Amino acid sequence: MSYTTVESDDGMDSSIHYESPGADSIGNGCRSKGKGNVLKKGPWSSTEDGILINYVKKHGEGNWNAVQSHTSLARCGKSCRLRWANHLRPNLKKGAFSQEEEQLIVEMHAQMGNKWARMAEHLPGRTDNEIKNYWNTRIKRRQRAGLPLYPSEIHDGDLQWSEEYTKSNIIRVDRRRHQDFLQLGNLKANDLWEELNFASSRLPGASDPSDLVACHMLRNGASSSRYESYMPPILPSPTTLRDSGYRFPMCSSNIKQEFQSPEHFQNTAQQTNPRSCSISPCDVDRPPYRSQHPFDMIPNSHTFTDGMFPT
DNA sequence: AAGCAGGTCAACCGCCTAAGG
DNA sequence: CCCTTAGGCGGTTGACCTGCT
Repeated sequence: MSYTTVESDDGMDSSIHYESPGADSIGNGCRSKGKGNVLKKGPWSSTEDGILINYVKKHGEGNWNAVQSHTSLARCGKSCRLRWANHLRPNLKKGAFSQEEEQLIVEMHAQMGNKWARMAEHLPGRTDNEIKNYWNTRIKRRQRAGLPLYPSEIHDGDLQWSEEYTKSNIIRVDRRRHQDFLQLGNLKANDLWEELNFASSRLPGASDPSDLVACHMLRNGASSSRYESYMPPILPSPTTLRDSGYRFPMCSSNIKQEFQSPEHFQNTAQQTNPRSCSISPCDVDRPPYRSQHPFDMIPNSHTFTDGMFPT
């Protein structure tokens, strides 16, 4: 689905507003070059697009703040960069994500968290903004449905991604990592065992990280605001990984394999019938335009009766 | 047909980092 | 070092679209 912004080539879109001259160095991070230009905001007109395209053809990408001084474009550098990167640069793919792309996004998100720009590097023609928008709408949908974010199907692939990702030294400790799941990721081995055990007892067949999360929520009270967003786990700290002895906590299949020791695990989780712990059937209403989405409906996924987590 | 709710998407905002002086 | 600047990134917002009642 697509729609076009109502705009006129003279740029006088009714929704467009202008920055005050004195506001160019505060607030939005855009700084004019002191020409007294009033920087325009809001949707871009085709005229502006043309100006920017011509500028890039002439001067190349980068030095975006110079666009103002070299052209009649009254846009800040950031706005130009964003417009170029997300809409004007060549080889951009438009339209719905293919199933392969969707699967790749899910897999990468399982590894990277909200690293949209990094994900975009692996999806030629797609922008971080597109991926982010896609993911956020997907999050909402799945949240409403009470479904886990990561289908079990992706877990095998995750490990490969993990290794590749680690090798390429992409992983960096991010101060803004999701605290909620960092907490889960930082569970000590014993705690993790406990969670697994608890999950096994409460959710026969619980075998993936979503189970763990749900289980953790059950134990700690899902009404906690910490879980309201139900964001996915990201890599725990290397120390935690080393200490706990597991390589990749979000890969359910590997959780079982990596935790080979305790016999009670064998007596519980591994005896269970995998993927058979539906508490209630979930009937997710999906928008027609994503009718083939491979992940929105997960057979035997663990959902609660009302589609939400218990409070 | 009108109103409403939810979905989609473009663009902005604020923060961060690296580079350069 | 410290400051300034440019660019990058993730989160958020708001306009518009679509489907349902």
